[in-house]
Amino acid sequence: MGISKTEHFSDSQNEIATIAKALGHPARIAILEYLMSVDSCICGDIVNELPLAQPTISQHLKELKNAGLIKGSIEGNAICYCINDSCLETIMSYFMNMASRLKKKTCC
Amino acid sequence: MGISKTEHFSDSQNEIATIAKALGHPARIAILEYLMSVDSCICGDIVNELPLAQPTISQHLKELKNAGLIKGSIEGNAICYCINDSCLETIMSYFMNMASRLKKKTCC
DNA sequence: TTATATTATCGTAATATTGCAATATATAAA
DNA sequence: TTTATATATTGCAATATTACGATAATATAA
Repeated sequence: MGISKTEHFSDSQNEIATIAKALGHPARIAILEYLMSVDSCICGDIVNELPLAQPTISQHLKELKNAGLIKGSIEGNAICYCINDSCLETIMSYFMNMASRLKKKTCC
Repeated sequence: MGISKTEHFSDSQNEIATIAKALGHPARIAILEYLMSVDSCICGDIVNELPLAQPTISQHLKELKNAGLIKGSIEGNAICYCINDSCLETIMSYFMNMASRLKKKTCC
């Protein structure tokens, strides 16, 4: 990110930015969409589903996890990842609030 | 972004990722929030409002504009920026759709 | 025209991201 | 215990982001 001055911004602003940043890559959007498309939360299949190597997928999963967008639980020798809906709620309600407030404005 | 393979993903996935990426910095969230807080769309005030230098603000505004999140129109010798609500609608409805589909799922 | 004000661009240093091969770790099965 | 399977970590090269000083570009005012 270069030298970012996160300390100059509010916790809320940093939280939203962190979640948005994690969403800011097509591979991670694709991972979320795949996680949504399967009823049971399979993990290794993501590697077969996307055109990226296993270490790269693992790295993207880590970033999604750090942002709180997904959860992982051990299932035998595999790991089952799934979407954390409360995190999705957070960012959704943020933009819903913003969009609803915008309707009352007149702009240039 | 490093060597990103955007060509391997769908237009929709790239579009959402591009918008999310633009939102993925606290300064840009702060800019959007400031643009919302003022009834009339002032521009130069953003520089006074945030703890960043003018070229840095200008760069962030450019990224928000490229992602379609804000619009700019010439107003005398100043430039008036304001939020593009249709772009906000796009990302909001994407997450609303995702969140509503999630409620029907059982997870690990 | 000249001066002032406002925003954009250039150049550059510091740091972050992306992707993958190689390797490590951990659990399950044989 | 050995082997196979699944995921994470390390190390590295290529590229992108962030921030800002200096400067350019543009429009208004004097």
